[in-house]
Amino acid sequence: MKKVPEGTISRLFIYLREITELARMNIRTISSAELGERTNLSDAQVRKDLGYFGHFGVSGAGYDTNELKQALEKILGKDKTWNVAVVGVGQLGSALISYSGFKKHGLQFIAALDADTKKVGKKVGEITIESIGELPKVVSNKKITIGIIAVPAEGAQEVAEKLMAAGVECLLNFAPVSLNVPENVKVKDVDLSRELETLSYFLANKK
Amino acid sequence: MKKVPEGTISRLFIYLREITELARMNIRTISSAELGERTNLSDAQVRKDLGYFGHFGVSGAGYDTNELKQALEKILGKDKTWNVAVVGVGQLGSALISYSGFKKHGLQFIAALDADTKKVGKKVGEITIESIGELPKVVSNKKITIGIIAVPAEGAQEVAEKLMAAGVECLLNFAPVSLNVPENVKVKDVDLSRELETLSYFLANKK
DNA sequence: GTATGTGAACTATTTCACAGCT
DNA sequence: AGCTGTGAAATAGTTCACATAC
Repeated sequence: MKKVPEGTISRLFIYLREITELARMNIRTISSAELGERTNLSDAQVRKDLGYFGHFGVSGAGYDTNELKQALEKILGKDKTWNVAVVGVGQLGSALISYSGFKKHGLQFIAALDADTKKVGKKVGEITIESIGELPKVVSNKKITIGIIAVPAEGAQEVAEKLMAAGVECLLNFAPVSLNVPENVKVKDVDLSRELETLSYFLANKK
Repeated sequence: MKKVPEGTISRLFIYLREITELARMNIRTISSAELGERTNLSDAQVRKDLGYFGHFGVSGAGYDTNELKQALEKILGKDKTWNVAVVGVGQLGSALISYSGFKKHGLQFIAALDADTKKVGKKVGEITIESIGELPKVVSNKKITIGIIAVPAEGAQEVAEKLMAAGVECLLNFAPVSLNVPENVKVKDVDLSRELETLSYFLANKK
């Protein structure tokens, strides 16, 4: 079994989104070419990505939407749910907690922590904000497996270490710093400023 | 002049962040190895990235932090400012507008638009929300060059088309859909659900 | 006939390694 | 002696193209 590129995983979610829509519309089968068309990807890319995980298609006919949907959900862990804690309940942290887009994806935001004692005890949506000192207890009691870091850059590494010490092995980091983490911990960086700045580079350097 | 990889641009912003910090701390020079250490990148990567844009280092000594800072700012268009409009003022749109991280980066959020007439006229931070019908006028009057799409998936393509018709060539897309755009338009996708879901794949598949 | 699955070819990106500058 | 800048080697990822299956 060869290594699956990171991009493949990301694209599988795109395929799943599209396939789910197709299944909902009662479209029974789809070819890699059509699926690629709808997702702005090549037919070869679609087949190669799926090929990492098995043989889901039928030669001459394409893919059965319902079968592929189920297969992808299985592969991507959609049959499970994960408990998420957000650390740092500022503008961004609050927005993430309230953002409805996550709820349908098996990701449950069940804890929010902040260092600011003025915020502790207040509610964001359904969740009561807890003190960051409670982190170890919260992580173990609420069986948190994913931590979202939404604190300023200066505090990010420390928060990451607290989360890891408490046993969290998956981090989504919104702080604009490179976190130092051991091999077994998976970090995804989302640097919104950098995304925007990349566009400003494009503007500054076009033609 | 050869093509510069996308990743290089993104990393230049990381180097700039670090170099700015170093300059602030009155550290005068730094080697590619040290800079790599601080950013979790290899020394070769640092040199190769910088090498796309010129010769900034001194053999045997490394890079002068102030010189490199200025050079990077120039390359990355930090000497210019760009006007940004946010379309869709929900949780996410509001958070982006209020998020202070952007202000210092030459990116000015100066317009917010929404289709919901109940929101029109209300304020988010300093900005008054305008109707999406006003988009062409707003883009030209306020010289908008970057559009942020923070509407639900169903409306994203339409919003993109309105922005492009008004002359906007840079889009930051938060909607979970693949936008169809012509060659001359630059789109950056930020799919927060997908980032989180990728972590759930990791959890579901780790040993 | 049509569309998959997959090695082989190609392209992009990263790492190596060292000649050459200070 | 120390560290850059950069071709060359290695690795990763995408596209091609076709034998094979239905």
